[in-house]
Amino acid sequence: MADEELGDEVKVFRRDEDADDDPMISGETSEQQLADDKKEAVMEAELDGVGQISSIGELKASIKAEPSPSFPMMPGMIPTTAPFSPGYPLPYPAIMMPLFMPYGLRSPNLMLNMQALSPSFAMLPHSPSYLNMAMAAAAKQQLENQVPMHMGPLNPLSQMRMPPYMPQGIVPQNNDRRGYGGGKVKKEDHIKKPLNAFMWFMKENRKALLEEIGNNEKQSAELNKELGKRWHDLPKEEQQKYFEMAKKDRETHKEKYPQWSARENYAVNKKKTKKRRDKSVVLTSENSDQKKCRARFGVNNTEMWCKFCKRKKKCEYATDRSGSDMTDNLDGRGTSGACSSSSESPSPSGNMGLPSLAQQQLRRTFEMHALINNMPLGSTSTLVSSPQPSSSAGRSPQDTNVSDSESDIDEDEEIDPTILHQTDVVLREETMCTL
DNA sequence: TTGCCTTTGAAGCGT
DNA sequence: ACGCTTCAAAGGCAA
Repeated sequence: MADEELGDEVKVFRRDEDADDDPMISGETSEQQLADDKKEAVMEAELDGVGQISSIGELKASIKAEPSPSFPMMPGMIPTTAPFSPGYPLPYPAIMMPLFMPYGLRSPNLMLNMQALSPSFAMLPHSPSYLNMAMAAAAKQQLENQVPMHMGPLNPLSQMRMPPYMPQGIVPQNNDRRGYGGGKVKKEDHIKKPLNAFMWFMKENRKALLEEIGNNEKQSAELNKELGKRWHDLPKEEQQKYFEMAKKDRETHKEKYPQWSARENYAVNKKKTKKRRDKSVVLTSENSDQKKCRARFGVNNTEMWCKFCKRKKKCEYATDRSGSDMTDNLDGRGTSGACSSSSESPSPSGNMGLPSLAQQQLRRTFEMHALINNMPLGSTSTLVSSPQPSSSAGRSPQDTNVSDSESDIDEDEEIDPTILHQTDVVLREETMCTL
């Protein structure tokens, strides 16, 4: 039986690779082939969606509500809990799923739906159950040898590595072969990070908190805020319990996927990341605009504009002061919150030649003084940093110029005590936030 | 359909 | 070593 199925398996792979081009394949007109094609067509129709075939749609709707009890749950198909999770169901059957399963098939929901959709599905060569049986030996071998998920099983006949199984009926219609050879990888299709202690805490307490609050309409984000507070209030011993859960999860995760790195998931939410960065860029740009004399003093107060703005040139303030967030604090419109730890805030640590907090405050004092007295920032403009790269982690080498130019401060310049007091209020707030 | 929000912690990466 | 960024869960909401 096993040999027969595995032979079939090889045929499926071959057809997937070059079904249309291979004359040997296209020349096959055996009855078995026709029967297989029919099965594939049926399954494709079932998978392709509800609206296309009404009976299938109705079937899907009815079965979704109550999965077919007659469908035999094959051993190793969908475990209710994963062995490595400390008593908690995992969102994916990480252990029991054959490692060489295509990403599109690893979703337990998809597999359950596929089974529920059609009882005959389980009997098709493409069915996960069928695959589990047919490729059990290869899966076992792959599990034991820790073959990476993106690699296919070892062909028991040729002893050559096969591509990950990608049956024709499962391939996305847009040729988007997720998880194999590029393409968009769905969130649920990749190996997820093990949960940290707080995540386990949230998982355990979210429902209880919801019931406790008795407000199911409460936004998840707000709920998480509350959970964050409770996490802080949690005794160390209680927290330790979750830290151990997280540790255990990490260890098991590492055992199961020794080659996996968190880096692999970085591209999964690439869009989101890009948007966030774009947002930050936009904010910076907005703030920069606000610092222009036109926006700062108004169109009618051209006498207050810097000489460059008066000549309709690039604003001196906007170009030179982009590294400072002082005005954001002044008008109460922080770039990303007054106490934000974003990259746009000055780093409290004085490493990499950055000015100390006190030095930065002093610099801002001078800037403030010049600003309020409508003084050109000729001397102070050299004190401030270059615009920061919006997306880089850490600081650019340009920032070291800040400390280099500290000596440019005119220490003999007198500062109005009243102005100093005003700035002190601002700086105190900043300091509190920074600390 | 997809990203955002919001939390904390772990991991990766750049300096 | 340090700081920044991303992702993990959750589900309502907005675009």
